[in-house]
Amino acid sequence: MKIRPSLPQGTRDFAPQTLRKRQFVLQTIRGVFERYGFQPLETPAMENLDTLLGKYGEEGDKLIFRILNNGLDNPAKHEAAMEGFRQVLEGRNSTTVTERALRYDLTIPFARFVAMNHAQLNFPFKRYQMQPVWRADRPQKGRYREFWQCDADVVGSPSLLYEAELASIYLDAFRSLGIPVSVRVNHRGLLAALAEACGGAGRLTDITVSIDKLDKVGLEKVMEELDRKEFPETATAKIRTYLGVAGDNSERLQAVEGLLGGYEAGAKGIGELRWLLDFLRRDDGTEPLEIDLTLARGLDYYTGMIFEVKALDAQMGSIGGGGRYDDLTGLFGVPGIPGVGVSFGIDRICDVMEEKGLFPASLETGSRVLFFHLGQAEARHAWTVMQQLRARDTACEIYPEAARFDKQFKYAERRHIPIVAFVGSEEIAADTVRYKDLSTGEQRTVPRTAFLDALSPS
RNA sequence: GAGGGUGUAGCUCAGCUGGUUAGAGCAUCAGAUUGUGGUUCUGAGGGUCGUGGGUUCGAACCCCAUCAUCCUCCCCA
Repeated sequence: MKIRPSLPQGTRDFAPQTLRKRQFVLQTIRGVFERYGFQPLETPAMENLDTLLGKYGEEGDKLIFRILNNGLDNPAKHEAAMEGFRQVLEGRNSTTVTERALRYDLTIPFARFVAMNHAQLNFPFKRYQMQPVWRADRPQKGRYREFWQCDADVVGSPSLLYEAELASIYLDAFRSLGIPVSVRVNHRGLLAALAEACGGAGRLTDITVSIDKLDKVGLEKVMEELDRKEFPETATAKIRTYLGVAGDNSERLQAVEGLLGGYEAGAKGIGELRWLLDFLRRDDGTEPLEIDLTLARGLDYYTGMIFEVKALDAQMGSIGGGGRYDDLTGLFGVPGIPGVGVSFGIDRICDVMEEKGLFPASLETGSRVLFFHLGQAEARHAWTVMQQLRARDTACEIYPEAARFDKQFKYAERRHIPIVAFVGSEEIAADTVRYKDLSTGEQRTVPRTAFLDALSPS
């Protein structure tokens, strides 16, 4: 029987060329995080299931990858295991069967970390984290079961200065990567006030889920959905007005103020949005953020400002999102630590950059020099020169056998190695190296030391 | 969880209303060319047509099942 190796659904291998691109993205973002004074943190791939359950809403729980406990086949534990499986089949959770699960995002593990270490941390604590997360979603375009997030969060301060910093991080990072984006912002307070105005703070989720679809399905479909959810006429009328708000940022805020300014949550939201836009206004008067009143964000724990980043002119969902949460560590028994954070979706960012050809061509280079193999004795001399070059931080390699020249040339070409070097009997005798620039075809023979100088990083 | 598309050589794909021995380009290997490539030419190797059933004189093609993958909805990065 022929074995067919395969990968779990929604996961990928990353070949060298792909990984170079991913690392380029990661390094760029890491650089921005570091410049804003964030410090690195890593947490385990798996968490206790209890740590994750109930943090991402009902749908979220279903998407958590659970890990089967070891030792279930132990005869002494059969009865307990059977009982545990029975509970699982009923849709409940049982630590007898699964007590661990794969990380679903980076925010909750961070909150768990802060709750465990709050006594040792200096607040405000700024951390960044770049690691894979796993979701049992059905894969499709821009959606994977294993993907990387890069998060920057600040906990321990309610200061809006951090909203300004995190928004700037988005702007800086995407400018460095060369991706044109719109960074959208909204405030949960406005949505809460809207729900209140519609007669039910409890129906906040119903409302936000519907209006979030506005730019996708259009106003009428949204209103139909709200009708189906049996909102009263007065409520849908208010929502229609809210969704109809247009104009530039300040015009939108003014209109919303008339609508929801009377509610405490609404007034707070409007005030904070005004402050942030004013704070980040450029010298020429333009504003880098865009207010999007329909922006809702699914994650339940956001309470204040919320962000989302979309690539312009790209068929891709959001490539980043985040917001403020008042009391994330409260879920772990340590109340009173507010926080705010943003997340970058690395895989989607890479997809967009690939699609639009935004990766620098220079990423394709591995070795800078290939030494031709011209025979046993010559190769030994080439080896010596090569080691001297490596000692000077230049990546280089030698062809493994004295193959035909066209093979050695082709190898260099395919690997995007720009220079090939010849150390043959003539060169050995004169202590020189002959080298050729493959892009120009130009070749020259120079003393060995001159060769080393020419190809060392300046 | 619901719905749709696609599975043919290492890769990208042709293959007509079912008809004899399943093709092309790229890649690989060899030669033209025993120390200067990328062009060209010649030749070679490589496929249980995703898998398992069924219909038929005959199936890559039709039917059923199954697996994989891609896409849409839900939700999200």
